[in-house]
Amino acid sequence: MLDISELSRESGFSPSKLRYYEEVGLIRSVGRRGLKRLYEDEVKTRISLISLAQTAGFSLGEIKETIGSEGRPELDRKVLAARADEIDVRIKELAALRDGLRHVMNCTAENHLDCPRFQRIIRVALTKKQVDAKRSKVYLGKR
Amino acid sequence: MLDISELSRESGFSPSKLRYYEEVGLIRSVGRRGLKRLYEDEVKTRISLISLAQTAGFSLGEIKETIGSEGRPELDRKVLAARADEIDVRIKELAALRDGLRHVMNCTAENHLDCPRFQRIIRVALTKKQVDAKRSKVYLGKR
DNA sequence: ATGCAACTTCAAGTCAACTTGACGTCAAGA
DNA sequence: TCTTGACGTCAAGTTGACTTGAAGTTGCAT
Repeated sequence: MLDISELSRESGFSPSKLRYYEEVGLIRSVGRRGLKRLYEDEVKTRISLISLAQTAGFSLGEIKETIGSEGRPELDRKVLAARADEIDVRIKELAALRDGLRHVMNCTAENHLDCPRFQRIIRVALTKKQVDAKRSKVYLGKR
Repeated sequence: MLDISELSRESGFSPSKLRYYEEVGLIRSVGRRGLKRLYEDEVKTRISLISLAQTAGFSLGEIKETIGSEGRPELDRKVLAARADEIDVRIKELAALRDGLRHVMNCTAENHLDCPRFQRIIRVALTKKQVDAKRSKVYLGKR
């Protein structure tokens, strides 16, 4: 059992952030000592997971949908599989971006955006997205 | 030469977003036809790059620092190298998260957060971050 | 028993990244 | 020529993810 400052220290999350996550249902405290929240150790893993999912570009809402908001996460295999696939796509995009940057570092072309090798690297990463964008009539790309 | 609606259609970015990016100096128009902006074809590659960098988790400010705001991007090899390294780290985190999700899908443990295999996967991804968090006295992890 | 640092709630503030709205302008087709 | 619709500017609004501040409460060391 941890109080909020211990959890904060061990997780690197500010107390206000922890309270906020609890408010939106991403974590929960299991009781109070007086007014003060008490957290189970388990919540640390949960916080790590949230942190990781955020760097993967998921919103708190998506994270909640994926790992559940209750004590025991109810997991929907389909959702998990879909998230894993999304991450795979993102990894490919990131790899392309990284390769593009590394290429530009060593490329002697005057204007790097004109370098065909660079453009190819970028284009490959975006192929799927472009297709999606075209498919939605105009630019209805909501975000 | 493209006007804003053509660029919008081809890039999947809303006109307001394009104007906003121009305002903050991420892209530029090369002139006007009447009042209307005209863009060079080159800007499409630039937009793709911006889009990619955003999914990699970089802010518009960081992107501007990295690829430059002027017509010809002035690139600092050190910055580029640093970004590429950051992306490598992020890719590792994402891979761990994906593996974690895929494991949970097939894991029969009652509570998945308690599954040691899952915890190990998550922990590995966060090792560096944790260390950083501890190093900064309290949770001064600004974000 | 008392003091006080560390907690609590709740409302409001902040920041990035855009979007929306009001209102004005222009170019091109009927 | 005149209308119309796609553009323009500028200020204000929105959303997500928190942080900050004010004002109150409480466990615990003295």
